[in-house]
Amino acid sequence: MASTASPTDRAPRAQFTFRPTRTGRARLGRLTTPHGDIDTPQFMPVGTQATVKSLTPNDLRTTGTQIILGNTYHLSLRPGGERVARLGGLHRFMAWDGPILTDSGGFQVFSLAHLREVDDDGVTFASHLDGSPQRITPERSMQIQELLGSDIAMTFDQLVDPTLPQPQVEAAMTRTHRWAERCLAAHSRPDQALFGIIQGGVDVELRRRSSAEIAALPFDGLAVGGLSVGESKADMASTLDVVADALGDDPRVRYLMGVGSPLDFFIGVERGIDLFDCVLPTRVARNGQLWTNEGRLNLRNARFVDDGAALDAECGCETCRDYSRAYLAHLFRAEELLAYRLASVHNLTYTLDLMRRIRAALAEGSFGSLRETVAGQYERAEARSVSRQ
RNA sequence: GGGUAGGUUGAGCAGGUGGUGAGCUCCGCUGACUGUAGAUCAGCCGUCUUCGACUGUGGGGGUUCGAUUCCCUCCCUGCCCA
Repeated sequence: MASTASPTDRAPRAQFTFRPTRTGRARLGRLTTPHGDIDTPQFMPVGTQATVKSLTPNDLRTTGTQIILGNTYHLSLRPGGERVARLGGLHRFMAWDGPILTDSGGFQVFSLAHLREVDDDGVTFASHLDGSPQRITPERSMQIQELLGSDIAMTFDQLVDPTLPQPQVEAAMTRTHRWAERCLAAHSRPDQALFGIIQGGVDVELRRRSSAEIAALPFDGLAVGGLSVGESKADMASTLDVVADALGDDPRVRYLMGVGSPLDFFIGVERGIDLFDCVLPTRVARNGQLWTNEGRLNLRNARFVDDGAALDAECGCETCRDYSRAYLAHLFRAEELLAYRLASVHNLTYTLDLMRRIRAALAEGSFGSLRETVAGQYERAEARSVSRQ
């Protein structure tokens, strides 16, 4: 049943084993890294600046976090890759001894579009901190990620708005492929895995080509990038179908970058995705939106100020165990720092628990029923929201 | 009792010495957020029939074509003097 990964011959780094399920293309698996194992499907909280905002590593453990994500661009600007290396690497620096995946800085090519210039060799950013010019190339991205010492490094890629004209999407894809080869050539750390990134917007033919070209290279894992950046859910789903078709029975771990919301996980999992990361659960938590078994709740809404109930009766996290909705509503209104921590603890616990429920459902063959249950919760919440207006 | 400075939409203010005051910051209400330049951002925040219109500058009266502005009077608040 278990099939092994890594067509490379280097490697006591990430090893992936999985078994198919009776649910579409969904897989149940385990990813082994130097800092621990990861059950898949799995969600990775985002800790861009060597911290998952407002949470300690101990908090992360209590939420069930198995692996976190850090960012090459941010950490290279501050405190600097070389400094982190001198201080013992990213795990030791931030006191998180579990697995870490680092993004390459590729997303900042997209999100900081007005602060950078792209050429075939790399990207020049105006630092968002002080405006100073910062050059990132595939080679430099690999160097920084090796200095950080993450368990999994990502290739440096270029993602673009998928609604751009096809030639521009294709140009970025082609560049991403060249850069992927350069990342492979430059990458040298034997205890660090390297994942390639598939691009191509929402164009069927480009996604097919990108999937084939990236899969042909000896990466330890395959990522799908450039989605959830404004395209419709239908486009995201159909693009994932195209990628899944193109990858066929490739045994490597599959990572859908930057996704997502509770319902997005179902879209990805049933199309063979093993790993997800997203800022959403932690960002929206800081902005007062909590994900629960009653759907999305905005704790800043007036209706919660007298609500003495637990946030989510079905959740066992510290926030739901010890505090009321009214207290959380108060903390948000008062802009007390504890609000951000308690909300983040809950949303991550919820998200990681949802992934656990998804794995259990895949094992039991009840994925469809879980999906309907969760979809119903979020639709009911939306309906409530609408009816109040 | 005398003097003086004030009274502007929930709060705090700006403005305005005869013609156009709904402007700001809080508070409040709602929404957004997808590989984090985000504990952020956006909209609303007098009333209504809301792409528009109406009302509103402590109360009352006066002068004037027209008053938030000038005059009279009353009320309220702060400060000073007695």
